[in-house]
Amino acid sequence: MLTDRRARILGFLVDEYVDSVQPVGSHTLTTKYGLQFSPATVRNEMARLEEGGYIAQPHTSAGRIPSDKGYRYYVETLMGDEELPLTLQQTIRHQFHQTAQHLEEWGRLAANILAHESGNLAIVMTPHSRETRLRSLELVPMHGLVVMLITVLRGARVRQQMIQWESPMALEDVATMAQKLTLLYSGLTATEIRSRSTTLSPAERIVATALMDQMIHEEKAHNLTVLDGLRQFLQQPEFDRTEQVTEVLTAIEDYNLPNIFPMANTPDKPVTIIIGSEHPEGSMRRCSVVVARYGGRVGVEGAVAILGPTRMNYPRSVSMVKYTASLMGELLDSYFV
Amino acid sequence: MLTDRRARILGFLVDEYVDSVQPVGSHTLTTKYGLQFSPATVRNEMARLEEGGYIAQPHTSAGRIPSDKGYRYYVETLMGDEELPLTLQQTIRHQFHQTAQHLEEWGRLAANILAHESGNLAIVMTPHSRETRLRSLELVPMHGLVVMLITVLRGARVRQQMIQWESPMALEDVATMAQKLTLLYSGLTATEIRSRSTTLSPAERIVATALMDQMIHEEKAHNLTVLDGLRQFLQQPEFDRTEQVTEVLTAIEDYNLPNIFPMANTPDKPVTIIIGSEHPEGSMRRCSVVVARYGGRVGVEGAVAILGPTRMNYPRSVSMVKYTASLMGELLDSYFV
DNA sequence: GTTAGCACTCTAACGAGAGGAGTGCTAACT
DNA sequence: AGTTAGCACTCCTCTCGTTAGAGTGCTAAC
Repeated sequence: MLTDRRARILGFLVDEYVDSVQPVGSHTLTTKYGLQFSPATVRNEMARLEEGGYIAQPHTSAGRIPSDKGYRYYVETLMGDEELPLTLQQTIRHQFHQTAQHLEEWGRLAANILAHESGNLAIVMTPHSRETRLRSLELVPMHGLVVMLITVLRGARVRQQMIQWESPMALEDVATMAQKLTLLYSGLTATEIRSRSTTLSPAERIVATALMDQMIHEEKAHNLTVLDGLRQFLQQPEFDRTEQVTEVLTAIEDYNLPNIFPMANTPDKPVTIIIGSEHPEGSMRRCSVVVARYGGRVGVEGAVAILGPTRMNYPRSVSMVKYTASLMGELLDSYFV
Repeated sequence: MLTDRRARILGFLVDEYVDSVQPVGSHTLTTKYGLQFSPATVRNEMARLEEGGYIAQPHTSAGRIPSDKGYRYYVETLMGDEELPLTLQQTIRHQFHQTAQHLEEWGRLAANILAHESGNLAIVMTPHSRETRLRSLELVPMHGLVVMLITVLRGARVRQQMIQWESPMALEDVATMAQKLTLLYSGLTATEIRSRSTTLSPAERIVATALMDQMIHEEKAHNLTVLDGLRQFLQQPEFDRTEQVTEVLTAIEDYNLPNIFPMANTPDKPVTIIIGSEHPEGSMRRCSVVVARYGGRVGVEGAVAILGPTRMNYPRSVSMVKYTASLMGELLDSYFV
């Protein structure tokens, strides 16, 4: 599609722009990257690249910056597969194994690592089952008529809820009720529980109702998303006007982050990249997202993503996201098989 | 301390500045607030106020803006106790009762309400016991040797954790072990559990170790803080330079938010206000915090706060924070007694 | 004690001009 | 044909001076 030389120039231009965040001129390109031809030749080639829409000029007397199409080409065919440095891999792996049991913290840890190592905004969607099935339930009496209902769902999700009896109950009765209902409903979804409306005592009915309520609530809930690195992200030079900051923040809020998720459903590619105007929302036009899913094998899945300006270090982001996702997948498998 | 007239002028000046975010001149003050004396008189008074450090002048030919000391005076002696509009009170109360059972969501709800109604950044510290005592534990077998340990602590905190047997165990044995350990350790703290090192089987020891680990982890953990309203907060006119945005964001991150908490331990006053340079951190000098604790009666406590520019609507913030805190206290009491 | 009048100060906004970076085009070179 | 030097051109950015306006402090009169 592009001649070899033109592609090389595009590649250098992206590299240089990512580095300097300044429009790149023909002179810089020849001297910094040791090209065998003169600036004039580069200018000719750049004119062609501009015709093709790969690069653009902020104004007449400025250098060129890559367009979204340019980044797309770069990402698709120019950029190599960068491996994360081994030491970094080990550090990350170590940190994960440290907190392996506390799986509520995985998300935070992953987001933290991604944010710090990429310098951008990290988004982690914590593991979420597609199906919401009961595993077991526990009833923990609190005081008076108040009882805590603990709902354990498939996929290691634990939810708590307060309910209230209508009249006092003996402790043993509460315990046996929990056992009975667990036996009755284990493995079922909310709708299945509803349809299996066996004759229940009034107290049991209270629990069952609360249980179904919780499960329906859970089904509607998206993955919980964890963000990290907002500060460094907003410090990026492209956000030096406040309007841009607010635009991006609105975008992040409105983006309804789980939307990124379905976008990453190209099963053949481990990592999906969405660049600037490729986003359905116009307010994201200055940003790119690099996202990878993890899990999925055991019905539990999530995604990790890096959100940065379109001018971001793609090779780096891809390798970070890919590695983190594979690591979380591993961990998930080892706990859920 | 201040003459009556001077105090009134200061009050109007604060009101006007909060409203317009522009330095306030003598002319504006006389016309907008219907003062009986002329701008010249106001200028004299303002000169005195400036001498006293209550107001300041950005530059010679500008109006005055309140200083932190001025705000302090305003907050302490000028500002009345504003009641939240009844309709708003009811809306909020209604929303809380809607999600009363899902107490994981209280924090998010409170933050959301505070942020939206105040236009600033809301900070909510979720309920946290000072003491970490076990209420009960549950063991839910997952697959193979993996078991989920659910730790239920006093104060309605539920934590989950994955542990692994060394050799297979029968389901009933797991259940009875949970009962036994609950009976043994219920009501104790981590250190008390350690000292009560009764002879345990190897499998029981695994559980006990994980349990103590979790509880110690929990003791060290701060309250979980929930933020909301960052976007609108950053849209405030005082943050139109990016450096200010990053300064504030750093401040928020570094502030180690639970630090606000101990500051609010003046038991006589329901609401604590920290204005600009009164913060121990210099990076917070542009911001004020209005904070109120809630709970505390049953050993579980938290705090809600509004963080805004020093020029914020204090009466409004105080009433918002006070009402939210009292509401959460009520709910807490009704569930924990 | 209050106020009108006035000179003074400082900022924000605007425009002109200089400097500079980078381009596209043309003509010459290999 | 592809490459390159030279050059005119464009447009941005920075600086400087000017102006208009807002608000003040001071003084003298009420």
